[in-house]
Amino acid sequence: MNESSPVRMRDVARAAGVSTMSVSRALKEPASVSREVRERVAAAVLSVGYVPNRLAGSLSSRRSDVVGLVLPSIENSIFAATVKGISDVLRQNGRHLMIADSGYGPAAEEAAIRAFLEQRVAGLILHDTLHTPEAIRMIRRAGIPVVENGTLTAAPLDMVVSYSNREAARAMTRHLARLGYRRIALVTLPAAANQRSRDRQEGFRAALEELGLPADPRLMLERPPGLASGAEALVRLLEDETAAPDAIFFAGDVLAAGAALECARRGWAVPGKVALAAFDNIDLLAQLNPPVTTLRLPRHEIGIRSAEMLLERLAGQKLGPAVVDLRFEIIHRAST
Amino acid sequence: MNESSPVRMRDVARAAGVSTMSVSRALKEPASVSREVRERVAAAVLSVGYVPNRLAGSLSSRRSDVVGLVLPSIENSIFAATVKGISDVLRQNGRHLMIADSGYGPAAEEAAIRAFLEQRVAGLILHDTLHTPEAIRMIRRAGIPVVENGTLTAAPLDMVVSYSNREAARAMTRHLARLGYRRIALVTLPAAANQRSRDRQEGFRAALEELGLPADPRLMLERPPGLASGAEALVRLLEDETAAPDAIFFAGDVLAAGAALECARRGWAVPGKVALAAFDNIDLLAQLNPPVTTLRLPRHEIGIRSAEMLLERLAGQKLGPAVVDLRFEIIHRAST
DNA sequence: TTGTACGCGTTATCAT
DNA sequence: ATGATAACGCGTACAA
Repeated sequence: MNESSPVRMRDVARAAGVSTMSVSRALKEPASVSREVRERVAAAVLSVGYVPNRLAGSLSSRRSDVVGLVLPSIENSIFAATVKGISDVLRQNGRHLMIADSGYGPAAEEAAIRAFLEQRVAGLILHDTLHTPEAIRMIRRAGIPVVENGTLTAAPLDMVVSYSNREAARAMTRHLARLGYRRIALVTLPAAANQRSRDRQEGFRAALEELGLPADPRLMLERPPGLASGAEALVRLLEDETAAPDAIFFAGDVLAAGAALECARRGWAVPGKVALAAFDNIDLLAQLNPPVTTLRLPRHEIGIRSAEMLLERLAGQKLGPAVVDLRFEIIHRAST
Repeated sequence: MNESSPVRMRDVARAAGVSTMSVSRALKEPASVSREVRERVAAAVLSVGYVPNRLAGSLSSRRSDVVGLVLPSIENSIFAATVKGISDVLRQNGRHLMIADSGYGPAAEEAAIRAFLEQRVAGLILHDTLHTPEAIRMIRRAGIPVVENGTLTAAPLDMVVSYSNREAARAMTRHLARLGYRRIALVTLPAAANQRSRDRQEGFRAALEELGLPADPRLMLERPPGLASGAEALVRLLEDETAAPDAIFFAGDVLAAGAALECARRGWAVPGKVALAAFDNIDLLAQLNPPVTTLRLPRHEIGIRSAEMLLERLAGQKLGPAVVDLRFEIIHRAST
């Protein structure tokens, strides 16, 4: 790498025979400058190889074009569609995205949030809705807009864009009951540190109660994410013939796909032996044999709306706390 | 949000009854300051709610703790393991990650690189190995370390950490031949804008030549990513009974899984009717029936080593091999 | 160990 | 339409 002296705006100004302010204006507000200056600055920028220093710019203007995003896990492809939506909207508006993960819980989220605030991001998008008191305090002090994505919380920090995990689980449970299933099992991710799983369990229980179905604790399992995990839950639920469910609702990750593949391996008929339903519309579910009934969640739309709302706030619209429910949809397939 | 006046280091200094330099030192080099000062600063930071301004810090010190990563696509879960590796190493070293995507080709990559350089990132990690001349020029001028990840290129911009796509494709092709297959087909992603696909095609052709097998153009297909795409390629290759392959090597994305699922739907025996091999060790392949032979690529390790090498450079070590080959491994399963 | 003076590269503000 | 000057908030360099 060639270590040469950095090119500053003053170098451009000198080369163009104008002041730094004219350079600044020519770059940011071309209309506020004469054609003459505009052209000479453009030429000078190219000839000296100028790359503006946004650090200095942001420090001076007290504005930033970077948005921070905190995800529970960078690995989980579930978030990919949301990230894509955010990223696209931001790019189209000349903003940039920083991503961190809070895989180790609220404390890690707090660290990520602090790092973003130190970088003076213009706004934050958080997937989780559970935050440490210190994180909340810092965000309020910073006075920047925040969007939460994970679940439709009643008391958002600022804005929420999501769907209701509770209502989605409730709707799918009722759907299964409507199809005639009576012993419905629920498998979720560990709920202890996961509001989304708790919401889904709550929706499931609410539906059972409404339907007058008993809530058998043997039919509610928690499992870590992964295909193998889903297969294991399936076997576990079906091994006790007397208490076996007639339908299993896998409300997390790729658990349902893992169970469907296990059924294929064992030659178990779906839905003959057991019906299967999933929570998220990943491609794989439609390709399985039989294809798996699931929910379509507005993942991409959540990203788009989140970024848009953040941008609206940054543009000066200080409209109060906002809760946007983007809803969901049941995709009925042959597995139920 | 509470819009209050920002807390600066001088406010902390005042509250602690010391100079701003003592605050700065107490925060960055606690050892270089008396216990007395250290404690009073710590207390003052809490009481006034101070969040350091890294923009100002970086501007002044001419150092940054942010690393920029450019991926072809934020959506593609193939990159998740690499991103995770990068992210973890950086976090452990107090650095941060910015991510952008170049989904629209080298021009978009150039835009992403420019944005990162404007933010004065400390270093860059690029997945693609094809860059515009202007991008290369900007990077050289910036004089920052760069790691490329996509394929083991002979002429890296600075450093490469990867495996050889050519050798991996060659090895799998030879593996199939050793198992007795003679009409081996190759399906890749569109190679026009994808160096990795081109490398894989080249490795495939090289293997055929070494093995004395004819290169039948009808047995080389390009398809867009996706499960459905793999299924379609499978059907296309097998529909002409006289020219049908006895093995298909899907060298991209989830194509192989799509084909395997299609075989299951049609009741085609694998490997009886046709053998299937994949390129990447995604979980799904091991769960299919039969499980699919594939390559284990060092995705996570690539992320870790990339970040480590960047950090070494930033620590001043301008030495070390600039080309790191992390190799690959064949995972033989029942599909071949 | 602590403090003072200045500079980092840009933009806001006020002149002209 | 253009320029001079003073911040922006912190770290470097040097002095005490």
